[in-house]
Amino acid sequence: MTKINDETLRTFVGYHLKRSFNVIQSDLIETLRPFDLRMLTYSALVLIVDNPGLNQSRLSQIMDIERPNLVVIIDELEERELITRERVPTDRRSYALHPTEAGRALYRETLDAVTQHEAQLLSGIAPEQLEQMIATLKLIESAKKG
Amino acid sequence: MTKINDETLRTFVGYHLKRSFNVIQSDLIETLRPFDLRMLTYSALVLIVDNPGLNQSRLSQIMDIERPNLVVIIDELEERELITRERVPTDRRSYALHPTEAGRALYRETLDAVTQHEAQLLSGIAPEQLEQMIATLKLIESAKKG
DNA sequence: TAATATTGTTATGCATAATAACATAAATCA
DNA sequence: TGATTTATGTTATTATGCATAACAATATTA
Repeated sequence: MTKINDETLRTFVGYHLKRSFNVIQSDLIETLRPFDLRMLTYSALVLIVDNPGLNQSRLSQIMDIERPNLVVIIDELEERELITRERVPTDRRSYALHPTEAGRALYRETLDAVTQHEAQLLSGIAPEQLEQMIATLKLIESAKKG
Repeated sequence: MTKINDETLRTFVGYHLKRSFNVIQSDLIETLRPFDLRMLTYSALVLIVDNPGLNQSRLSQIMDIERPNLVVIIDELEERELITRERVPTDRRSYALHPTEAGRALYRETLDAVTQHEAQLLSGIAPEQLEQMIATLKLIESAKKG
């Protein structure tokens, strides 16, 4: 079993980011599976609980996805009665998104589960080292064009 | 324009990873567009040039994708005459993947372009800081289960 | 008032990723 | 040796993530 050489790809920061993100993503998907949530529906739920009343346009911006792609996500959360779409009197184009009590309950449950699973996955890494990495990741994030 | 609160998601390493990877990915997609390459076809080309003779099974392992998903990628590279599939006398089930001269030429061109674009994107960040981050990313990568 | 912009939506397509099922061939084992 | 199991590449199918065009309803601006 000859070892494959990926040194060329290893010269790219993006390659390391992708591979490590895959590890965390796999873990997260498994963690969310019992709650029947996907990454994006989970993110949306958290943001709606933490920012009750925001509209889909703002939500799609912070989630870095296109508005059309958010529609089905909101549809699903609304169908499951985790959130509500409420007409805004002052702007009848948009909906204010609010969590239901069930939505807030699921938020609490999943937050615990996700937090614990990630802590477990990363338990071998020093917290200060992770903090330092996050600082660098924020710099990369702010390098975005447009 | 009220600022949206994503502090809860910010407690997750995965959230930072995803957002920063998105920035790099966008840049990479644009960089590869003139060469008519996608991330996966590019990765595959690089790995085949650097590991001539490897088979699809090994390649899918290192690329962390399922074998069926690799087939179309290899099909495309072969169709464009960037690589060849060659029967292995000692194991007639598998193909040895080899780059063509055109494949090696494209490899060189794209390597330059990708390297320069990533360097430009990350030019505001100290190289030692990036190195430190990569060390942490490798730790996360090796935390993989299974 | 007329032109322009915003919000949410539908439809569509491409890219990424996972699974089941299969033919061919190799390896194992009994 | 022959029978069973395993490995390789493939097809088909599905789910997910993500981008664009086009549109109706509404709001804003000129």
